[in-house]
Amino acid sequence: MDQRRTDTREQIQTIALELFAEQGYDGTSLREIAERLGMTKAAVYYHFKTKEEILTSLIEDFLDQLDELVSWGSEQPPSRQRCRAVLRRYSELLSGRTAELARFMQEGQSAIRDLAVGVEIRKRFGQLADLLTTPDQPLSTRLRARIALITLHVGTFAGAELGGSTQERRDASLQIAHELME
Amino acid sequence: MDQRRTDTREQIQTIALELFAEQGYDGTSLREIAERLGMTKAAVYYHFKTKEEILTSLIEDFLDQLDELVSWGSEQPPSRQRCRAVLRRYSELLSGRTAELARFMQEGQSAIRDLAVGVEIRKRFGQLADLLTTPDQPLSTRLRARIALITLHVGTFAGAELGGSTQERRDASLQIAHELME
DNA sequence: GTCTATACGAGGATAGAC
DNA sequence: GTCTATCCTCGTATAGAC
Repeated sequence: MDQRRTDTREQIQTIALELFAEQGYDGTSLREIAERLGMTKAAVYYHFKTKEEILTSLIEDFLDQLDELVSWGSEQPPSRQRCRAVLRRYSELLSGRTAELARFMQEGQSAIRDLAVGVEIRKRFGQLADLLTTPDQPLSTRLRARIALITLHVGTFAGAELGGSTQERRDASLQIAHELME
Repeated sequence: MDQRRTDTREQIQTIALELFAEQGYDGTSLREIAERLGMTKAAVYYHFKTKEEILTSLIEDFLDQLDELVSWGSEQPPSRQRCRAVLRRYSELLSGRTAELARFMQEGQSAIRDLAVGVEIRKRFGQLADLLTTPDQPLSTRLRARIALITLHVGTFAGAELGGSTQERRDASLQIAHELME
């Protein structure tokens, strides 16, 4: 069974995400990643051409989930129901298996900014925001849509010092996001 | 007149802020900063002990302005007027001479996160949010205060693709921030 | 007091041996 | 598929010219 290749690749991704989330992308060295797995730097380079490719491979997972949500939303007729559903689903996406990744992306925007995958993320984020409104809305409404999405980020990642459980903060931010779009 | 020492120091700060904002903190090397000023790396090291000290010196400027706003707000009695005034003043602060710095800090959170000055920024941000509410408000209200502040960031920095002038976006985000606290 | 010259270890990256 | 040897650039540090 040739399962090793995939195993090693996935192990690298797992450790890398962990370290990126802890120390940031630039703050994490390839040697750290390699040593945690008992390999050398060069061994890591067999599985990924560059350090950036490790990051990109991680983000693509999140991108796929975003794509799914955007295309689901596009099939629904514009309505208040769709708006609420997209917000709820995005909130769930942020707290699912890509939670750690989403948190890291929030803090490490500058590391992602100039990557091809960063451009894609921003594009999807804009599409998602557009699903919250009907077309040709004024600036303030479109701004509101973006803030509603960011509200979900804040509730999930940045509110730890506010007390309450993670679930309570998530629910509260979803509620605020809904109100923003009413 | 011994004005040179200060001049050089300030020149380094100016160029550094420019490059940090363009390429991020980790993406900017000391050689780039030095070369733009026609100096060597080592010359920069005469004026700043470390690269981090350059960053810290820049952020302290922003921190001072935050301090001023927080202490002004603390002297006002809690009221809807104070809430509105703090939001408006923070909006003005973000678009003033520290605009570029504020933008960079937004994107480069991971570079600042573990610095002493980063802890201070977060502390002031929390104090500012607390000025928007009266004490002992429920979680959702305190969350709303933080989102109101972030709304001003979004309007100032992240809305370029929405069209409209910078001023229009700023005004719209201030309006949304006010509504969030009503 | 200000800067040049130079060196060190660690980082990402590559070529090629096994 | 894994690793050695090597390269360049990075932040940092120090010695010493002016």
